[in-house]
Amino acid sequence: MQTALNVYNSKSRQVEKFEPLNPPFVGLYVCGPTVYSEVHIGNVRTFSSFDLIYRYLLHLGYKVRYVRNITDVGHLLDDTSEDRISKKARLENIEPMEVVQRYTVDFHRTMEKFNALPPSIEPTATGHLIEQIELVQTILDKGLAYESNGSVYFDVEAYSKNENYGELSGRNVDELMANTRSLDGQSDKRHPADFALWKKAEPQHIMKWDSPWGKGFPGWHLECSVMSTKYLGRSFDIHGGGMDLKFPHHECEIAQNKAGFDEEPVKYWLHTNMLTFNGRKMAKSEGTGITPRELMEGDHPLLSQAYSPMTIRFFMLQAHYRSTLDFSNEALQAAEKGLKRLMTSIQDLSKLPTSDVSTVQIEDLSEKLYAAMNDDFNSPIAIAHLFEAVKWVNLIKDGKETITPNDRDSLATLMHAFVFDVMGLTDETSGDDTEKIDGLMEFVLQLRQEAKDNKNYGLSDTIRDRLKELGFEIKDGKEGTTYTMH
RNA sequence: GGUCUCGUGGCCGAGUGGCUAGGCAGAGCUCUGCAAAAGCUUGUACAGCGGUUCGAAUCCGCUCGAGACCUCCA
Repeated sequence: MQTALNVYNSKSRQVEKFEPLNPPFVGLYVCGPTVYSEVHIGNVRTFSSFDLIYRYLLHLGYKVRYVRNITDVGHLLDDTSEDRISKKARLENIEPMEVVQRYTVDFHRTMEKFNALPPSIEPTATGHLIEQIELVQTILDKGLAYESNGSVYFDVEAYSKNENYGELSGRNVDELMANTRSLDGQSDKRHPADFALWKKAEPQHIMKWDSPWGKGFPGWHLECSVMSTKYLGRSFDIHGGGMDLKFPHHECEIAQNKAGFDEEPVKYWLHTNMLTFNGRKMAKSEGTGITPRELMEGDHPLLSQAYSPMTIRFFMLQAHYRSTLDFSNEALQAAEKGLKRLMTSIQDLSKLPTSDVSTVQIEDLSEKLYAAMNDDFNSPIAIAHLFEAVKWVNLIKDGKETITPNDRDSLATLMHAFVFDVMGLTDETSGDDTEKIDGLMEFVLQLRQEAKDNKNYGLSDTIRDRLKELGFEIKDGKEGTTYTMH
């Protein structure tokens, strides 16, 4: 490796050299979805970003344990005391676990389409209630939480005597504490800044469990503290999630961990940025965000066509994970064409003519690619360099540059590693029958060549047109005719 | 109102105190039976106004504009 990996740590707000706590092992925890509705494309971006990060860490040779939770309880709605999953279950008159199952499966299917690697462990909140209750008790025992009317709240004021609540999100505790905005009515909390560790369940509440404080359910932040600790240890390398989770979710997690386990839980905090659509924010509330399904089916008033998962993934990779990214029909079309060019070039690699000398510098390219990815996973720069390689391939094809057999192999290895392994792109045009189709096409193209040689252009054009209708595009080049599949 | 991020050429989107991002679209040329593809060349870009500097799109300040979060029993 020419350069070392550097990552931007949201907590220090600086780029830092990445040094795992226990190399070659890396612990990576990412906040997963709350499974109460179809994922929207913003969620997909977050998980695709972490997929890139996961893949690159693997590519560098790290032994990564990637934990991504499924939130299936405890995430309350804005304006009511109702759990998101409970509400959905009540509305559709089904079991909460049916809601969870339906949208978990949907989530998995969707991420699979986007070629995201599954995490090493995918724990659920409901599967870790005992551990959560234990942590609540521990924090209570330390005097950093209090019971109130069947619920347990984290005591931010007490915690702040020795710790800095707000260190992650840059918030000032005094200001938070001073915020005495009226809580429209009764609150069991001593202080507005306090947050729930355990919530008392009302009699009609469907999802509830026994606890030392009566029937209830865990607070939303608790599961991540518990599950990250259980599977990655009290202190681990990377914790990630969407920007919107920074506060309060991640801030609360840190506080819970420090209160319960007396250790700094996370070395590097990574946050991915949001998605906008036509310059306007993608509404997270139900129904207003655009879903992967709508994109893949082109089923949206603002889309002129369907876009394949790889086009969408490639489009996302062309922006840095910490920048907001604007979705638009036009931008997606551009990505589709760019991706096609990239894939065509990779198909051409193996057929490239070789010679005694190389006029292209594979080593240079390799260094640039690693440098880009080592700079906080800068995929857009890496892609820009990949297009340099595309240009080379085309020039070599035209005989304007040359390459040795060894260099050709190196280039192929490099391109495959970055495009397929690291970026996680797949060639959607090639299937298992590629070889058979290759032979078939060779034969058909030979017949067409004979027609051309006999100046029977009517026939040769008919062949070309028909093939195009079938999804095979013909290109007459100097060195003969080639084709691409769509 | 508070905290933070951002404002780059037709669109998307990188980046750095002085040197080409890249993709797509547009124009011209080469190749070609035609087409497609590919290659080459090309465009007024860095919100506005000041300041620092030999030099700033890149640093500082202000203005305008956009976005995220602000514990509301998340």
